[in-house]
Amino acid sequence: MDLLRPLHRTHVNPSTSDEVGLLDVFFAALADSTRRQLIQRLVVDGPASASTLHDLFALTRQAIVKHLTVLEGAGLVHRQRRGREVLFVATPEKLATGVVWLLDASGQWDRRIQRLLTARGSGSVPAE
Amino acid sequence: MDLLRPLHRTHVNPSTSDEVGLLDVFFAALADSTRRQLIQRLVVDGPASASTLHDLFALTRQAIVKHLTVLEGAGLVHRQRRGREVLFVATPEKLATGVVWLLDASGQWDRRIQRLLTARGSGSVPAE
DNA sequence: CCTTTGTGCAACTGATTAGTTGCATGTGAC
DNA sequence: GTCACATGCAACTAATCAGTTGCACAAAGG
Repeated sequence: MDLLRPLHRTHVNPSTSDEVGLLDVFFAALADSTRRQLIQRLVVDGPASASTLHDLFALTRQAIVKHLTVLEGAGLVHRQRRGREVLFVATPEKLATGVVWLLDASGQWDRRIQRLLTARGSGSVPAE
Repeated sequence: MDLLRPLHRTHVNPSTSDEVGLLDVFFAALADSTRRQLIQRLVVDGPASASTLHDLFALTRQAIVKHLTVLEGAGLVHRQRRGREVLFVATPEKLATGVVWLLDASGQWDRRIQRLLTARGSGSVPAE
């Protein structure tokens, strides 16, 4: 029944049907502890292959690959060949997508926050 | 409600097994377009019953109730009886949980942001 | 060459989920 | 009391997902 109606005036974002799918995959990707750990691992220690990561979790390599593929689908990770192996690289900037939605939905979105998010490199972990 | 616990001594959060489950349900709850719309609806227009909401989405009342129950499980909504009907009330403060994790994982957590998040009421949508 | 190591693909199982339908219970209004 | 409406409970289907196993292929390295 005509789901995306006016839905409000000032605040909540208009959510084009593209964004709907994007947010679905995005949040679904994060709704798993293993995947969240994978992201953190890749952010902190840098790129790694599925085989390498497989040793760190009590899971099959295939399971790890599947998780990484999900993360890739959400844009949180991408592949990069090195010789005969495939390294997975985190793209933590994508996490800002979720921050924006959450803050907006909670009525806390604020130009100051936007400035904070875009100002810093938004990539690597700050030294301290 | 103690959303902002220690939560970030070095950087990547320690994720106690409690938090693991919490984040699982939290992100899973948001990984559905209908549920996100429900939250927005409740935040913007205030409490509503499942029967009322049922008309706005092309779904059965039972389906709506299930979605709201999921949101309730994630702490994003709670029930409140009024006469013979049950109103669902959004608790958007909970959304800060996700913001914290996302910023922390992306290496963007910052005391300034914390101040921004805790400073304002973090509840209802500001009048304008 | 052959062995090793890392990857890719496919099929299978078990569990969970969205959504439905049908019916029962409760409660306010008259 | 009785009617109407709102909620609660349960069972069912279809689809998706996590994780596994088995095997095939590709590329280094001796």
